Amino acid sequence: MGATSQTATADNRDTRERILDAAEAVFMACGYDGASMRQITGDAGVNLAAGHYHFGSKEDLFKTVLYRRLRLLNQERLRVLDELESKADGAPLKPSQIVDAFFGTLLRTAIAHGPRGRTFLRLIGRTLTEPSEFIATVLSKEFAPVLERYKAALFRALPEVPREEIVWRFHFMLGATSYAIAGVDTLRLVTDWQTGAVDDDLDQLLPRLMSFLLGGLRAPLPAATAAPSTSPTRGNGRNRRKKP
Amino acid sequence: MGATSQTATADNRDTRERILDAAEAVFMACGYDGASMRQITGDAGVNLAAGHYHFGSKEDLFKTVLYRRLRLLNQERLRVLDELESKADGAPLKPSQIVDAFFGTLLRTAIAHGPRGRTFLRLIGRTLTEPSEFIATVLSKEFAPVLERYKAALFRALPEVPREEIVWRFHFMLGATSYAIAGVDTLRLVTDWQTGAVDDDLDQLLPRLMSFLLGGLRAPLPAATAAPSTSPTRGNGRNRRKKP
DNA sequence: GTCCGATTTAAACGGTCGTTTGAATCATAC
DNA sequence: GTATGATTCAAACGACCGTTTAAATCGGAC
Repeated sequence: MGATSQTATADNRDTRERILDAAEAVFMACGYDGASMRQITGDAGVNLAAGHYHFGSKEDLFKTVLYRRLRLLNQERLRVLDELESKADGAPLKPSQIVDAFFGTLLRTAIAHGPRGRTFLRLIGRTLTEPSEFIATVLSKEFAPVLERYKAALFRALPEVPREEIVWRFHFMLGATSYAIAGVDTLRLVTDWQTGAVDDDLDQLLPRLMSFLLGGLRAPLPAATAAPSTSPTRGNGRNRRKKP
Repeated sequence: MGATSQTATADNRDTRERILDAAEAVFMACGYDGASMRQITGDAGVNLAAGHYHFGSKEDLFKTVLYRRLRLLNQERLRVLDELESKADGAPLKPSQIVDAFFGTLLRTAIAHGPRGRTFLRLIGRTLTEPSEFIATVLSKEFAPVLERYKAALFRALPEVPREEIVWRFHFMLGATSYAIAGVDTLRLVTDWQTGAVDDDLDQLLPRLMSFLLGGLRAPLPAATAAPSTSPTRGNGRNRRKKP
């Protein structure tokens, strides 16, 4: 089993990163199942077996691709939130600060990483809708602490809004963002989506997205639904279905 | 080549629909590439070759799965919009009417079709982020006329908002909706997403989603972006306050 | 009954997949 | 120089894929 060594050739890290970069692009374009190790290693200009030598399996390669940037992104997200809360000195943050710390950091980080950052952005958006088991595990492990922190911050920022509602709206915000990134090209084919040029999408996207997200987050609460309140045990005897 | 015949056995439609139902579920769970004809026909309880006999190829089967419900959905969307505009008698519609006609019809139709409607809902949400070529063609052909009609309706409903901005926000709304449906289970694994039980998600989703979408759609415009280059519309400089 | 087109079935085809193997190559330490 | 361990390489393995074939089966029309 390939263990990373200290006496690595200068070409070693190059090969690893070339594979990671190629995998990032191919996974984004074809999805996890649609991508093949042969295409990835071919695009990277390395031998087919090099992929398995450095990463063990296709699954682990995909995990590494996700982790490589996701870890930095979420660390930065936590750092920004820490800084905001430190400055606020105990007072609740403004919702706009929280939303910008989460989604703004996502887009700014991607922009800072150049075209590959954009590729990764779209890969995340795509991946979040693939309910494969091992992918869910990766995302869970990497996202759970961040989401918990941000959820808590939103709860304190909007004490008058039912927590259930905040969770839903966080969900909607995630969807609008992921989809805005992942689905741009798809929908551009659907209609003459008369937005600006492709290249300055990301620059123009952030302010537009922030306005939309904040508008949705602060929208008036929906009229009373069927459920009376945020009662914890609503499903009395109903089953929940599981997949085999 | 298999052409539909007039002297079809009673079992004929059963086989076809059993395959379609199974394909719908498998495509949703595994994605297009991850699904296999063997699993689909196995789940349907029919022979492997029956899938190719009735649908020709995996690609055409997928198209048929999409078309089967999408066509009805978009016809209904157009019908509802026609009815609204007819009643309005030339006056612009309210944004809430348009949003409800598009997204509310989506969710209500899905609910009306039972558990399979929910499966299809999630399949659409997933499919929209798969930029495969032939999928984009399918979606384009089926969505383009509907999107054009609704875009035009929104332009008339919000004459003071730059059209480019409306298009972007329509995009965001689509994302929030698709993702809210497709990604529910994924994100449920990420954190203890303390929403209600799974089964009454759809019932509770509609009012919450509508509030969020309308809040985002009517949010104050973002401050002037860096480059107002491709903005032939009015009021490029300053943001405007929304109307409540 | 026979006939015939529609449907189902079992079996196979060629191809691609992820993965493994074992030898060749390279860089370095001695 | 040789020895050593990390890396690359060509080639193969078995499994699964979408698709096709040709025979078997079915259901009415006559």
